[in-house]
Amino acid sequence: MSAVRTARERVRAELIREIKDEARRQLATSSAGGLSLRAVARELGMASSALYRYFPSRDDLLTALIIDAYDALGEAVQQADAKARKTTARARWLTCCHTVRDWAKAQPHEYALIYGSPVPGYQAPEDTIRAASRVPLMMIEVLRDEHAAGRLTVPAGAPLTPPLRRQAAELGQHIAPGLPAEVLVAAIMAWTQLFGTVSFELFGQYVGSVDPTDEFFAATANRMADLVGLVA
Amino acid sequence: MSAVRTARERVRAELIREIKDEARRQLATSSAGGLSLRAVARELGMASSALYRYFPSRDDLLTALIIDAYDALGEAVQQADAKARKTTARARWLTCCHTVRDWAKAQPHEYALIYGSPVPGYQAPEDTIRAASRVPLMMIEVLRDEHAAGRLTVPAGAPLTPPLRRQAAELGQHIAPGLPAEVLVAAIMAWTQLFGTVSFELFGQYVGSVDPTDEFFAATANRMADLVGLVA
DNA sequence: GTCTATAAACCGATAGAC
DNA sequence: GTCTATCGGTTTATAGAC
Repeated sequence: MSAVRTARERVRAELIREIKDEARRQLATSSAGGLSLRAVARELGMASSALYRYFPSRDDLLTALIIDAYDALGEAVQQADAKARKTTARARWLTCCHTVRDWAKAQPHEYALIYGSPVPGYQAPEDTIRAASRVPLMMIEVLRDEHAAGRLTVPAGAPLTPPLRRQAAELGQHIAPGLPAEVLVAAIMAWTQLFGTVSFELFGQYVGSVDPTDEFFAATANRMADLVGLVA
Repeated sequence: MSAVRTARERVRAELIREIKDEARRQLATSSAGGLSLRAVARELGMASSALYRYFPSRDDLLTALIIDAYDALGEAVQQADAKARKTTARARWLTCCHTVRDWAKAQPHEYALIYGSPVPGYQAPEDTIRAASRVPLMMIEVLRDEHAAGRLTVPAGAPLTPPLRRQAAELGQHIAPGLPAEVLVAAIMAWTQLFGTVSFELFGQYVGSVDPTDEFFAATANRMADLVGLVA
């Protein structure tokens, strides 16, 4: 029980990393549902049965990949935001948006793993939900900072219906105390639109119409910044 | 070469329908990538080899399912819009949005087939793109009617960048002559947001935050109507 | 057009030797 | 912890009889 990691533990961690790396590589050609422990083992030169020491089942490997992907995206966004921290809130917001898109385009299969169709029969454990919330919480944080500084203009437009206001207020208590319900709702719309746009681009819905997508994406990110009340 | 369909042709069409129906049923448990001709044949009490008379390969069956799904959604939206035709353009717009969501929730697996992650190794033929454009063209039509009647308020907000304006103008020439570029860009954003919201709901991203999603979806649809310049 | 039979793979998961 | 061997399935696709 020493604080120093034993050699055994190190080699185990290393092998877990290799297994996940190879599995990630295979996601490119097989999609989540077709991920095969056996193929991973083959590629690693191991017996398939040996993998079960590291991942009790295929779904456990899948869970690890999903959490890793959410974390990698969250980390990318967080680091980009840290660099942009000294600029304006709007610049931070736009940075988040573009970082999400860039990350997704660089790792399209990992993106599809977490934002694509759910894997049939796979039940996501609680941990994945926590990992998934990292990016939206990041975006909320930008708005909260700005609101606290009194620089956020509460979005205009139609007022919230009472049920939606209640729902938003309750959610806000947990994740963004003090943020007006209007802002929170607008933020969720923007979060949705961000990933909707990235998914449409990656999944081919823009082929033949919004192609290339760079200018359109930039315009969308700007529009969303307006929508959530970040001044230009 | 008679105009009357022979009995042979009728029975063939019927069988094609049965094969697709069974394949659709299986999409619920297997996802597109795992769709199996053999399993379909087994369920239909046929030899797997017999299916090859109707679909030369698994991908051809997949293509048929994808086109059918786009068509079914397009048909649902078109019919709903036809009923709403006598009301306001805004009502027509909201009808389209809610019809898309309702259809998706009623056939989640078919929705995932067309708007989820692409199937690895599957190359969508040209026909699917045509089928896919039915819903967006429908939404554009509502805006074009309203614009032609002089009732559309061109969206405010930041002006388009020159490259985006050029890109939109070129696209508009093909699909919506006469519609201002600002409206077209806003419409594409709204189209994206519509499907982004539906996908987030169906793929589980709102679990634990925007749950239930009805009120939020209605608010999103309204917001989008504002965005594209449809008066309240 | 449908069948049987077959080729040539593949899979997750487990038992038990070392 | 890794191996071999195995269970009990699965698949796409083709050949050839009827």
